[in-house]
Amino acid sequence: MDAKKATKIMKALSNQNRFELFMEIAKRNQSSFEGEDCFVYDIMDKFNIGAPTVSHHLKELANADLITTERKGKLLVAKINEKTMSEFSDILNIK
Amino acid sequence: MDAKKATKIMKALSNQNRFELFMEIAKRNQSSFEGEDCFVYDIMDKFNIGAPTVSHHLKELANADLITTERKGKLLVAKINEKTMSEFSDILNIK
DNA sequence: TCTATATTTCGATAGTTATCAAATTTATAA
DNA sequence: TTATAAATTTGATAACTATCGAAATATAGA
Repeated sequence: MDAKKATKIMKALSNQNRFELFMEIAKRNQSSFEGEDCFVYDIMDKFNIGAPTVSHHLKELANADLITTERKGKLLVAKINEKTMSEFSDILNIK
Repeated sequence: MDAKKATKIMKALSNQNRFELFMEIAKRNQSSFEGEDCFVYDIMDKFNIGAPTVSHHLKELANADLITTERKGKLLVAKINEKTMSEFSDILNIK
């Protein structure tokens, strides 16, 4: 991962609402929630921002390859992109 | 480390020039440079930005507690704040 | 088809930021 | 003290962004 990619990720996580959205998705992608999809609809009301803003934030996260999204009927499912997270950890020398 | 602190760090690292400044300081804080101070003056010309902008960026990094700076005569020495890096690593440890 | 609901797109705005040139400050040395 | 050099501050500007309301779109079900 080069500096440009890394800074794109940082920028995507530099807004507090967007960061918390990401962390909530990450939480629901963990083993304790195993097998359960993270529906955006279910986490929306944890945040004090409107649907257009959430939509915008998810797009930014996806654009930085931090998450992927998939529609299931009316609902949107969000997943963490583990590969990006792994590469991102590496560049920061996180041990 | 809470979300607010984490996003402040991400924001500080979300600009490419600032990120590369940080990485250069980190590199010169590593064991291969052991004992040698990282003088800002010595890394300035690696970057295509003026002194006022470098000064601004260093202040942002220091403000996010990512580095500390110390004047030595005319020159400025920059050091990585290991404590912040450690806490920052922890919060990103998703699994 | 029509309706209800979840999400997205559009257009606008207030606030933030990266950058520079000019001026200033700090420190060394002549 | 004067000169030189490194760094900072100030003031300005262009570009970007988070957010919203309104309108549009997509999907499921009646």
